[in-house]
Amino acid sequence: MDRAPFPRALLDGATAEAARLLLGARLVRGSGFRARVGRIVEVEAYVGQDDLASHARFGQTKRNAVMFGPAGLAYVYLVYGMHYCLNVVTEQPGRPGALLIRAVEPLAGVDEMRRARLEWLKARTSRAAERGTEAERARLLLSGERIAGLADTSLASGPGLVCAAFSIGRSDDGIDLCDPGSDLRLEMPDQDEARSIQTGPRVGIGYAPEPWLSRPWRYWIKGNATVSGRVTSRRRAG
DNA sequence: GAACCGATTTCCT
DNA sequence: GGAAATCGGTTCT
Repeated sequence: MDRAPFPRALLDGATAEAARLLLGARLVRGSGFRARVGRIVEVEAYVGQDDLASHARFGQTKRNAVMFGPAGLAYVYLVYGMHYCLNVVTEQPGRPGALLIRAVEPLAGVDEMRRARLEWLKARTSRAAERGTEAERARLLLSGERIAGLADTSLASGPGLVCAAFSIGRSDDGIDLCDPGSDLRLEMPDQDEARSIQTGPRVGIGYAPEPWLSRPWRYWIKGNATVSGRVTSRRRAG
């Protein structure tokens, strides 16, 4: 049942090219009947220290160190104090590059993904309870009831949601996604799978100056219902 | 639909 | 100290 692992050789070159190759690939968590499998349908490219939207723009730091290493590793970071984001490292060692996984279409293990989304929410809820913010806690509990009714396509339709649905956190930073032995890993798509690709500007990088702000380094599979779209039209002016 | 907002904590220039 | 590669809910048009 396992597919071929995703070859590192498809990732260790130009990030723009790797982005097109990574679209359609499978993201897999775990194995057996509880394995979670999804199809990557949206990514964003961050490449080089001169890319002023990239975490690498200030050079190598403790947080972004994985970006400077070999391709195929996972770069996981926390953003806005609560959401994790998964990136696949690209380029040759020494040259920082990564593809942010923005959306995944669930293919198997959908119930596990729902459970993971709920777990993530519960963790937030208990934290809110500790701090005594009762209103926040009640609101989160209500959100939990909604997860059961979510469409499959909404389970991992955003970078933070991908990590919630696949239980990705700090401990996954630096793991090898090309190693078939990894609990979190990449696999090849079906060979005959159609991949019509569209591009556009990256999301959530309003702090970046031109030309980086407008570079069409966001890639998605055309017409896919899982692609995250909401955020595109509401970014700050710049 | 679009625009605004709060939550929360890590990171760094 | 301030901002951050987000999300989900609310409040408008």
